[in-house]
Amino acid sequence: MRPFIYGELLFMSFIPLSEIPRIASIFFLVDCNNFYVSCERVFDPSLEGSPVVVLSNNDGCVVARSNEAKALGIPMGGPIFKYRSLIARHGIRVFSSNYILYGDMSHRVMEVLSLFAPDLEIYSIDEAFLSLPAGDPREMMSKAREIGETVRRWTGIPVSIGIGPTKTLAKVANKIAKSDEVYGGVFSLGGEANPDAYLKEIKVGDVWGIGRQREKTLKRHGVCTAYQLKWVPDEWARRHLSVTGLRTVWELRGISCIPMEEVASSKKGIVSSRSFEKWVERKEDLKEAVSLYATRAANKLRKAHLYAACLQVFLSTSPYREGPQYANAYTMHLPYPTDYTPLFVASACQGIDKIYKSGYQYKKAGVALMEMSRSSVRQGSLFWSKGREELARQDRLMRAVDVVNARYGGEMLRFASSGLTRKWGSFPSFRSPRYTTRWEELPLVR
DNA sequence: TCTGGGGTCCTAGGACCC
DNA sequence: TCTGGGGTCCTAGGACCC
Repeated sequence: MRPFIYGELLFMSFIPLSEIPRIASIFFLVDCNNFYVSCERVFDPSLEGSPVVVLSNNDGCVVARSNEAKALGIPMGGPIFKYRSLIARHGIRVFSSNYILYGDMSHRVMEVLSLFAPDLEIYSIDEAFLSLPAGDPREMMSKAREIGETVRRWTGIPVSIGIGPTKTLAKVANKIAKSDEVYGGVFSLGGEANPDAYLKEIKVGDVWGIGRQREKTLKRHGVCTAYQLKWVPDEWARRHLSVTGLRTVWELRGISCIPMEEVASSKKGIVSSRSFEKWVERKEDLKEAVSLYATRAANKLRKAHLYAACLQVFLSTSPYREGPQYANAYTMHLPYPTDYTPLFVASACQGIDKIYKSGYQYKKAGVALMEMSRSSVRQGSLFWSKGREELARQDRLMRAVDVVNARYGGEMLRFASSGLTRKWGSFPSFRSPRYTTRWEELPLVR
């Protein structure tokens, strides 16, 4: 059993604050600066100092911006077509997402971080929490600087580091570290400095765990800063923000309620979906699309050595357009937990039959796999009639497909139901080379 | 014309059971 | 007019994150 975190203990037994033992460990939040842009810059130094943006999967919206692009007023998540003229005027460099490159660079950064702290939680592709034994505040700061410099030197990626007695305060500290170059990329709310002066400057919507809806609720009640949120009554927080919001409040007070999660929890679901370039009306076309998405989801599933026992297919029209809207989803339980692509493809198509309505212009569809189990253990069922040999045959077929695709790239072997033209994939127009994972795309030095 | 994709967690309400 | 209470499980929807 893992040890209790003080906050959890408090939730359970209502120990008075004064009796909490001193906190013995401290959190570092290491966050890569403008991560996707930084990855592009590692391999193309000419991008240094100029405005750069990276686009989402379909080249639809902006998902990463260099500081120069931020200064020009390009917002996170903004649809790129709105900024065409700004881009042309300022010579902003535009890239499609290159997730293979970013994933590999992320892995390198995490490897370096793991050398500094055995307790490492990879929180997202560009962020990690480190838990270190609390010590002299100045030593903590110099430790953080050492971490930052090492990551930069060994991977080329610049990072900012926030230090705090709770994850939420480490997040706030990180925000402050990024806000001004005078901090040199490191800021601590964990030392002897009184954090309240800083919390008064942080907008409540910028606190980790406070999104748009909760921000609105809080503002309605006059709570506008992190400092004000810190002191709302517990009972009020519980009622208006639910238990997760109450945890955030306690974390701002310096009581750690959100523990480290060091073992990556096994996936609970796998989703594959895309918006279409143009809207789609025919049922057959939707089936082609979801066949491809089912295939991709199954590939991810096998890579993670998992089976799924449940499949959901969904479709929707575009909420941004005028006209009749329709969205629906259909969930099916599979006869047995499996990673066998043809079963997913067939189920996804059946799902489309169930929810398709003619007369709508569909903009998006997808497939989700759920109820996962490890593929090393296959649970039997009274009701499936497939014999051992049939399951073994399916396994062999999938392994063969995976081997061919690994060797010859991407989707060399596909299922005919997903169509022979690649019209449902994404067509990244401005993708950089996969510098670190493809021999043909290695960077050249002249 | 063109607006991402992939996740997690919590809650309320209904079905069902004894 | 009378018409239990308490528990679990499942699902849909909403909120949050990067």
